[in-house]
Amino acid sequence: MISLIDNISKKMNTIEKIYKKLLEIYGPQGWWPLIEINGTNPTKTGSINGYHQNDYSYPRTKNQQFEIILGVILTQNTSWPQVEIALKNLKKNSLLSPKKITEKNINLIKKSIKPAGYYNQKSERIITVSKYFKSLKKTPSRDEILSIKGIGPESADSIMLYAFKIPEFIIDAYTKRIMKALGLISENAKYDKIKEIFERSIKKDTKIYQEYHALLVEHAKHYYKKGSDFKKDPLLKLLTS
DNA sequence: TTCCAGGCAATAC
DNA sequence: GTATTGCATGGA
Repeated sequence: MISLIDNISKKMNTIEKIYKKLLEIYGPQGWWPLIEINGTNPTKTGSINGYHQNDYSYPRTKNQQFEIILGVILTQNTSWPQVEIALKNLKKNSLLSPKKITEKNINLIKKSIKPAGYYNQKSERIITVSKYFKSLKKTPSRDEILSIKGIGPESADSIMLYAFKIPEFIIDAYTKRIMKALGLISENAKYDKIKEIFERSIKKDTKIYQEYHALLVEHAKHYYKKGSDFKKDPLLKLLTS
């Protein structure tokens, strides 16, 4: 006898299956972390506070929205703990608002964000984005922010999804690595192609997109660090069973 | 010491 | 159009 559960699981596509499994393993992630929120999950590596599991109401203020945008730029090819230090420095120097950051000396910005690396490039990018954000009247389109120098596809999608709550699926290095290991994409699959696979497979929903991306990052930190053995990934068994 | 991290733009072919 | 390179810090 085929149970209802079996039927559902057979109909469920691979991308949905992975999402359910990851959520089951790790639970809700509470992204995007904000330094202003009191800590709810002290176990998260590198995080002092700011995660908000099961609460999708953030950002609640313009400054939180701005902080997310700066975090997106600062985390380009950089680990989150370093970004957190940079954000705290910016806050300490009263630079966590678009108005203030465009008024202050670039050297103070560079000094603040130095722990996050690439500080010459990132300071320019932060100033450019701050000027743009300061004069922003309504939610921008993806293409609009993608045209800003220093904002590529991943940063654009991250800003849309976490700062503006628009459902754009984010593809990052971890996501690519996982998808390749599972045999779901080819070696040279391009950003837009991978994004399409996810967006075609799951409900177009901001909360799900936010959660799924965060779960993929968390999962990758367990099984997909460079040089580690992908074959230990429990998702491999999930897909072959 | 060497390698890597929640990319991106410029340049080379 | 696709591949390579520079950007930079701090942790593993």
